[in-house]
Amino acid sequence: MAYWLFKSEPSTWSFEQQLEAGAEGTFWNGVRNHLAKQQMMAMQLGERGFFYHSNEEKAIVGVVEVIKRYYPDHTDPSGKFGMVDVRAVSPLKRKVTLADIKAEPRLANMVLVKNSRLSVQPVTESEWRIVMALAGEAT
DNA sequence: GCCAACGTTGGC
DNA sequence: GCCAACGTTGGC
Repeated sequence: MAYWLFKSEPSTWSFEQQLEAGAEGTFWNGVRNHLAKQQMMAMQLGERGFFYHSNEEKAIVGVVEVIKRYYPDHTDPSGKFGMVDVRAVSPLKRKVTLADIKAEPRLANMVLVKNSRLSVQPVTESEWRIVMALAGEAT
């Protein structure tokens, strides 16, 4: 069971909108980066990821679940990229900001810190637990 | 196949 | 709003 992090600008697609999409979820389209694509190709049904708001907020705000495995992204004219479907699981009790993450030495190797530009990232199990603890959530 | 130029992203 | 980091493009 692997863990992930999905990054989005809230002005483009926010966790609130993801919540409104409900149990059916939505497709995570628009990824045009091969490293991010590789992450999505590795995702299995039921795996969970953090939902991170970049730019304006810079915080992990919620948890999503993969509900459809990698398939072609119809919005990609080149046909090279695909996407997965995700649904919102729940918002975090407490948002975990980028500053919180940088202040936690055990999270110094998170991809979010090391390569903040990658839009879909892998998260290790220990990173997942630490962030969930910071958010006041049980794991 | 190299690399300079350019565009985009995202933290500050 | 600036700029560093990174990915992509295109000329050679």
